[in-house]
Amino acid sequence: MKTFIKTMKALSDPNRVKIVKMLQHRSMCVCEIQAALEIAQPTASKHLKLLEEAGFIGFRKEGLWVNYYLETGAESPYATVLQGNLRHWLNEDAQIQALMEKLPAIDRRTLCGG
Amino acid sequence: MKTFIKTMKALSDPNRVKIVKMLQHRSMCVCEIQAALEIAQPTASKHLKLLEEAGFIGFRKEGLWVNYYLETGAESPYATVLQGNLRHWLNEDAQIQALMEKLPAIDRRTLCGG
DNA sequence: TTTATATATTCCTATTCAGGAATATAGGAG
DNA sequence: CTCCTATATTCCTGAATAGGAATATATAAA
Repeated sequence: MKTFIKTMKALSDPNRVKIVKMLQHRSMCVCEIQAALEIAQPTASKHLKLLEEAGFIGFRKEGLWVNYYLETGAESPYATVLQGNLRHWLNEDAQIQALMEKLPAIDRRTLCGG
Repeated sequence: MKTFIKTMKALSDPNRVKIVKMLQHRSMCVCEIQAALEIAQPTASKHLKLLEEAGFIGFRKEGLWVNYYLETGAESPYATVLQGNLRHWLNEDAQIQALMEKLPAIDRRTLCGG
């Protein structure tokens, strides 16, 4: 039950849903996610931590950057199923579409270590 | 997005998850749900309202009783899919199993208008 | 070492939310 | 009508949560 609730809560925030949708397209570092969502850096970090604890995402450190990616393995059965649903859910949503349109312009080299 | 978030939040509380699981077995009135979850009557009413607004459940008034039932139609596509998942999710959960075991003894005639 | 930078953590604030007591509403029974 | 009962709503309290500023940590460069 606890795991299930944690999974549901992870997807109970629009910014976290957006992060999952973005990571379904490509891996991103924190500063890219921060820029895409137009939120403060600590806010981005905390959302990412929550998603990671719920089994949705993982990360790899690459120098100063921390690259977050979609967790594909069966870390959490609930997360796995919901990720599958999110592949087709919300694709028509205005916020998601606007986000996806500006995603190509989001590049860590422009944002941080340019 | 708003609809999706509402759906996720509806399942972000253990008592609401339990209500959905119970209603998957049979329809219940408020006093039965209150007794099964051992919560106050206003608490039960508020959980039911949230689940109803998220499209998970519906209700029919039958005299003084209000009978809540699982919404089977496509009220909400998200709710429909999650209800399907919940058919097999959490069946091994200790809390859910304990709840299901005491469910047969919960009867509105014993609880209210006996 | 010192400096710079990307990220994580701490701390605080405002909002949300679960819980229940008290109250209001609705629909019988008499 | 009055009384009773099942449910809904209001009101309040305490806990959880999203947000960001300030700070700490970690890693690279000089």
